Amino acid sequence: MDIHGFFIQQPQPPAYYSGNHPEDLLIQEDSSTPQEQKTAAGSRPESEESCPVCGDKVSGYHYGLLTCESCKGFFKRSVQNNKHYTCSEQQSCPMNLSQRKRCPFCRFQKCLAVGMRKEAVRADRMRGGRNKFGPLYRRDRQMKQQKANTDPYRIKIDTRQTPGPQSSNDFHRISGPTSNSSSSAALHLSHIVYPSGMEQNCQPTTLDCTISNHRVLTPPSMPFHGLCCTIPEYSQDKGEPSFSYSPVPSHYPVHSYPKHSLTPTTSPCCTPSSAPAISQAATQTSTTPPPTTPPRFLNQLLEGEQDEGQLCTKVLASLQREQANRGKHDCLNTFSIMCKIADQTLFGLVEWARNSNLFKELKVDDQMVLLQSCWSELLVLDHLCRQVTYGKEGCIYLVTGQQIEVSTIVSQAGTTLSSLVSRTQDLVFKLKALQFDRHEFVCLKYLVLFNPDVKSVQNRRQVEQTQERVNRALMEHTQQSHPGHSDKFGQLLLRLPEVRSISLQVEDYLYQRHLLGDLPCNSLIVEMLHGKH
DNA sequence: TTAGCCTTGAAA
DNA sequence: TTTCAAGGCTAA
Repeated sequence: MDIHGFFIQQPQPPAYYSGNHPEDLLIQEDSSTPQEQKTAAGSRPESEESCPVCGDKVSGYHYGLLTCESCKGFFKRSVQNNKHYTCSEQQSCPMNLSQRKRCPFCRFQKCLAVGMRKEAVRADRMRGGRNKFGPLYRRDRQMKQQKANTDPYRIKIDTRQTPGPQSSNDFHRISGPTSNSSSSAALHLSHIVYPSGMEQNCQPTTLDCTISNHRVLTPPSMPFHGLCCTIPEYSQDKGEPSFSYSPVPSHYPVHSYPKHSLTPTTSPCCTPSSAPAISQAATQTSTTPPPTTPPRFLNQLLEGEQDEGQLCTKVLASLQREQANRGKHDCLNTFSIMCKIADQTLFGLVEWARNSNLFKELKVDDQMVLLQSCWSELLVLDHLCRQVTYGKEGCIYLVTGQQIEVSTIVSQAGTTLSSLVSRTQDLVFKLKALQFDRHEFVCLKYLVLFNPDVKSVQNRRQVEQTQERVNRALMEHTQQSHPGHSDKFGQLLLRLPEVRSISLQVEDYLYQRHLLGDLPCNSLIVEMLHGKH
């Protein structure tokens, strides 16, 4: 798949892109009900399933996945009429058959979170025909059939390169409705993809555990509590720490967040729409002046931001689907997992850009060259923002919600990777000191994206004007939000060369690994690397 | 505004 | 020709 194809074929995602694929639901569904086993093996699978949004009976595939008729209609109305709902509660209203009408905001957020696709609502309102998801729906059915014919309870997620004691062949036993997950280390996959806490009140499940003498940090209320990453051994061949998922017994001691100024009040995956929570958390510091009303333009930029929870869900689903496709004796290694995560993040960033109204105004050719030019910078910025917002000191916070200790990585990784991690952590430290917030992060992303200096940009003036507009917005925001810190704007801009430098090093590193055959061949990152080399 | 049923029409 | 996922209609 090339980037051009991504543009032309949009919104149909590539086959391996996890973004709200119907296949994602395979993981989300309660695969253990006798009903489904019966129906999946025989009649139409959707006839007995429940809507992932409200639990009502599904009526078929709608906008990307199996939903009920009412959620189909609700989603259609919301998208067609460009509705903007607000939640009068905490944006975590329960969503079920009886309460789905109470809060359209949370209902719509849940629609998006489970994978309903706005793109499937036709802008031209044309009736009839099949949509572009047809093949995916068909594959979804096939996979359901396949799943029903094989053991529907097991999925292997162990990813380490070298077999370790006990866990090298760990399976995540997917519990049936009546099984006790805590006592049997069982993990319900629906909790991985969509946290049950979103359906009820969001009660954080705090976890902290140590496995095989290696620190494992899992923040509270992740959607995959029960999964955590371990760094139990060192992959000698590649100079990288190995990484695996393991079930976490529920009786491990509680791990709590430090009182860090940017620690979110709720985890990203716990809130149906995490963006406001992130934004709020990122600005709620003890030294932050009273919040000012950000200008409308800046808010518009912020509106297009990706939902961290959704991204997390997509990445996890993608990893699991990848592993499921590989079978139990062919596990993803650490580097491949990281590449997959980066690849999914990159897809998210491309989607973010493409959905941006400012970006849409550009010609497709210009869009492509701009993205081709800055993709790695966007990835680095995205990583930085995640660290500033959620990261604990001394840890790297992955989009999957897991944390890895920097010291472990640096001590086990090769020179280049260690250097990259160290440089990035230095930058995180500087940005935290600057009280970097989400508005500023969005602005920096736009400044990087709208780079008029990129060769072969046709409408350079337009790119330049947008960059200047964002630049002004950033300056005004920093002046308003930090009136006592007159140089914050300049300080932020000064970080961009370092971002650029890190991103180039990332590209070089990835390209070297690609030449060694380490990168998954069917990835957007590889396409981007080829575009530059 | 919701949600169930109807109509449509491209793909299989 | 059949299927089925779109959009439309309308009673509640």
